Amino acid sequence: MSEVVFMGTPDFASGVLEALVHSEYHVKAVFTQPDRPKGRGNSLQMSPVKETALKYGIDVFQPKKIREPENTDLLRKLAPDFIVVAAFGQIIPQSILDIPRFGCLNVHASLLPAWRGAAPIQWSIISGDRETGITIMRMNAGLDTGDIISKAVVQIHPDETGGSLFDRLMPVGASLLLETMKKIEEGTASYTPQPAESTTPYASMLSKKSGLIDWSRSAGEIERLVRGMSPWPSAYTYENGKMLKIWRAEVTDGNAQGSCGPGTIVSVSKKELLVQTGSGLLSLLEVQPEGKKRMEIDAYLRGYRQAEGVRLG
RNA sequence: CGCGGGGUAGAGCAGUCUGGAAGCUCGUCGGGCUCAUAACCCGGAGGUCGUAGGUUCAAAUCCUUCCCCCGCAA
Repeated sequence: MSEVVFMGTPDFASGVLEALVHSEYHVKAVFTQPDRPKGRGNSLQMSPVKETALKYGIDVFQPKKIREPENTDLLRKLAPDFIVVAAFGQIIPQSILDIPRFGCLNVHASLLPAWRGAAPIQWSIISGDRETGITIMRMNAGLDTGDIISKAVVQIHPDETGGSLFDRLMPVGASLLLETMKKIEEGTASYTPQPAESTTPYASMLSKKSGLIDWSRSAGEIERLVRGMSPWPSAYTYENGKMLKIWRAEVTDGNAQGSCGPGTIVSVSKKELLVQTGSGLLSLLEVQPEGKKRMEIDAYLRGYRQAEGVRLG
């Protein structure tokens, strides 16, 4: 039975770990990011991967920097056959990549070489891709540039959100990983080098600020941003100085009469609120005022009277 | 003790500062108008004002306890 060391941090990685635990492989140890103060009150919170590891009684290591030599020594002692990395959040040095005899595998949530980087799921939605998927690759020193061993394609639905796509990709990644590991052990895996250049921009890490809506963009672009950023970090704008998150929106044909700048509320009825964008109208469907819960637009319009002509942003 | 918003009818809100009959916009139920309607008109039901104490002649409103929801920052 091959032994595996797992490295990862968020929910996506936790799902992959869960699958490994229930497979024929033995997870010998888990590496994850240190506990960080999080949430209201600033209490220390462990990563989803750590929680899963503890649930199954697996040893957990939380080095601040994986590149410290002591970690290489530790991994040499663990002597795993595989190291599996999924959204770990730290660059792994060559000295560690060299350790496992079957190599260091990475589960990446895009069809490489598209969307190298930290947030491939969200960026594929934001950019309007029709399909994405999972790539298993043998890691090298570059960032998501290793040889491709296997891929699985997943269609992106018209109403796909970051969260829903994430939920669908996780099991695909888990099963593709297990299949691929088997092939590697049997010696039937093939390794395809990636082209040097990616086909897309770098899928940079998202922050809260990534969700700020630029109303001068087209209605379609904004609608995709809203979906891609849901449920995190969420798309938002400002209404009268207060944050207004937008959870769902819909592109509506046409533009406002006359000259309304982007971000202007051009039409308000009992159940509809239309905003002028750089190109086209956007109908807000579900929003969340600062300090409140998310609510359907008709509920929002009941309590928060909105006037036409108000400018968002 | 990181900063802040909030818990009032099924929904979303106002009222709280300046204590003195529980309100608005919807929904719902019944009736009317209409060729018709998600439109309009009339009427009704539905709230221990998050919890537990305190102050007061009187508390949604002032003081204290606890519970819950949410945003920011990390």
